[in-house]
Amino acid sequence: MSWDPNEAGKRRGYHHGNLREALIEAALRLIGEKGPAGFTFAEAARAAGVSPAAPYRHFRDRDELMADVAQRGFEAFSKALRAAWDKGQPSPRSAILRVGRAYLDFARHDPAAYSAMFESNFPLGNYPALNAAGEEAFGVLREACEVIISAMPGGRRAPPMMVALHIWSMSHGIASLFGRGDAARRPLPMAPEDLLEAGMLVYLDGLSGT
Amino acid sequence: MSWDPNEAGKRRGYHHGNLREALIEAALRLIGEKGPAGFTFAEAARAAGVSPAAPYRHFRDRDELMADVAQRGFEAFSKALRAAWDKGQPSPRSAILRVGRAYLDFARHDPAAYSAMFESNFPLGNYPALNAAGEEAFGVLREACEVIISAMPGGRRAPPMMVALHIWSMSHGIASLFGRGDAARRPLPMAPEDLLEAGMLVYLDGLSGT
DNA sequence: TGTACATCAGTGAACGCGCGTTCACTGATGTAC
DNA sequence: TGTACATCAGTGAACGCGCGTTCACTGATGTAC
Repeated sequence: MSWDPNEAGKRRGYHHGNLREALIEAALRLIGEKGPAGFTFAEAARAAGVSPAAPYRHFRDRDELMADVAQRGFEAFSKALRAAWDKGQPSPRSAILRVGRAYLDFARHDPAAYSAMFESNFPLGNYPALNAAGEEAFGVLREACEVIISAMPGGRRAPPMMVALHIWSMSHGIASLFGRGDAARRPLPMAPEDLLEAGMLVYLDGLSGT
Repeated sequence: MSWDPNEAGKRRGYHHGNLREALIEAALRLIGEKGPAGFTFAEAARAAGVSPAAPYRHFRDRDELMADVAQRGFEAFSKALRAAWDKGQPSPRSAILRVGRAYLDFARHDPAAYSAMFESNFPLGNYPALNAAGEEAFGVLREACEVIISAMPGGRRAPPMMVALHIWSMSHGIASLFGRGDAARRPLPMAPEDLLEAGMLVYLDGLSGT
């Protein structure tokens, strides 16, 4: 008899073989469907086709699973931002705009990871690996800002950290308010990407001008 | 015998008298303590010292209570922003900076309302009054931006709507990432208010310059 | 001013449900010799 | 190559819990006359 009648054909032995990954995938799907609060440990187990006790072999509790999801999210996020930045080619200005688009892209296409990363209210101190992954993602942005600023005509230069925080904040603000696919999205008279690009352009003008 | 032994002295009859308000206050407190997902209908009833069935006299369900909280939040928010704007006195530029500070102030001092307003994933269409309250708050910002833009030296002017969206996004981004009192707050090498002010100044320079 | 009655705003018991977590267990896998 | 055994990764039943929701009910309040 097939172990799981719902998954006919896809036989599975007593051991799942890749339960950890399966739980993470299930969590992502559930968060994507119902928001960061809307998934339970038991539900993830069910989705992975496994008894409710099985997840405890891999995660101490729900939060630990959540943290893992968030951490992987940050890792993918870093990669996406770094690729978009592409070492500032062909120009830092065009590259940072690309980073902005990549930011919103990520939030739109992986809203589950995005909310795990930014909305799950972790005591970050308890999850050093997660914290580090978050720092690294921010690091990509900060490095980009360093390049941008040093490419600007002399005078007094803004601190890169501050500039990175501004860009991050605007991106995150747009992503949270308008950039998600869910029902709560507020309507907007333009594409979020265009809004962000325009905002970054004005901001960069302000940085270099005066 | 006193009705509620926990509230010795504060006698209460069979009727609560002001249960609706009490539930809203309880919800605010609970959301403030444990996040927007961390309060239940039953818990609010308990906090108000009332049987778990009582809230149904005032709200169809948890969401309706939540929506009420969010709506009141937006009303208070509008007021705060409008007061901060103060008709653009003494100058639109200084006034909009004040609005930014008021924005962060609100998020910090009423994190419960703030999360009900921005993080509770309502299908906004179902709550027209809430939606309207939200629009009005945004309206304050948009009007301010109109004044700011029309006070700028000629040339091609940016659309006020867009400018308002940028300012809102940056404010909301900073508030979500750094401006709350909870454990999940990311550390920041400066006060959120100063970060926002600096960002707005750069942005406004970019708007008027070039 | 008194009284009958309608309405309102609560009670408290009950229900079914899904969750988190534990426990002793067992099937599968890998490894030492 | 075969076998004994340790370890691993699951099972499934059980528990206590709090939640949302319903129900018939009842005490309090207000009002018409």
